[in-house]
Amino acid sequence: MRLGYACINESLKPKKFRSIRLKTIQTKGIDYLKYIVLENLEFLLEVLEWNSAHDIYFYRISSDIMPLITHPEVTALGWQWQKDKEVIDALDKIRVFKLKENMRLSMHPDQFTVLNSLRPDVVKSSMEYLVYHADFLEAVSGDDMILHVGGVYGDKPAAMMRFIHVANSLPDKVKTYLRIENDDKSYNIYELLSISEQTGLPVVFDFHHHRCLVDDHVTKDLLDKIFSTWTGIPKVHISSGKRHPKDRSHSHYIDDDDKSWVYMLEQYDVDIMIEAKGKEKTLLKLREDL
DNA sequence: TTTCGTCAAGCTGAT
DNA sequence: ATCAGCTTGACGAAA
Repeated sequence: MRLGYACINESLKPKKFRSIRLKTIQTKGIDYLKYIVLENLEFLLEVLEWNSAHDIYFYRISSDIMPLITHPEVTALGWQWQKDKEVIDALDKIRVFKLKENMRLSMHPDQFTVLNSLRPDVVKSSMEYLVYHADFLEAVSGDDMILHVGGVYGDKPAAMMRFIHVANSLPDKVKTYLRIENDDKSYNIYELLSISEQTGLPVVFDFHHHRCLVDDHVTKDLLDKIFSTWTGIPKVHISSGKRHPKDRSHSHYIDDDDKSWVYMLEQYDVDIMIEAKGKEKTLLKLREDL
């Protein structure tokens, strides 16, 4: 069982990943974006090395590691990171280290990735964004990317049908990495299992989202069903509410009551992503508490 | 060096 | 109508 955290490493501050504004790329040129990307990849390796030194073998890479990389005005500049020797070399170093350490590397495309949006332009850019994630994961030998279903617009059955249709039409290289997750407002775990049946996409179970939206008892039968959607090692998300258990806003740490989830999972071969404001510090504390 | 308005992007639900 | 929240505050111009 690997415990993981997402994106930000507080211990390495003030060093951090960099982003960039569109205007800056236009002012300073595409080479400046490339410079930021290379810096970020170098720092990613540093984060992974820090993780390994602290026995952490599961990590979510920020989608912003290559900021604005699929923006039309940036792609129009003609730079293809997939074919850039220096970028390939940097990615390759990460891949070699990742494989040597047997790490799990994930990504989580942002909230504006809506495959079943009613706006065709949103669907198109979402698909392009997923291709970027798949290319990146392929380059570093990453494991998966997680997406919410979204796009309800007051008619969930229709939204689910649209999602299934678009998901099934995705390029194979995207499908290889794509996983779907239950959320805290719209799609519960049972709906996710139904979508999984019709798309073949594995389901990531988020315990906190489940509590916010459904709040029934999580049975062994349910976990078995969820994990059977996977061919590889499944993954779940845990987090605690900030002000009360059902608070959708994430707490800094994992509440004592919620540690029971980890014990519940002991009998499975499963990785746990901790979504807490305290990041890697929350992970280290949780591991100590357990 | 610090402050603070702003940053590509969608959608939902609370206020 | 506005805005927090979500995978995540950081960028960068101006003081």
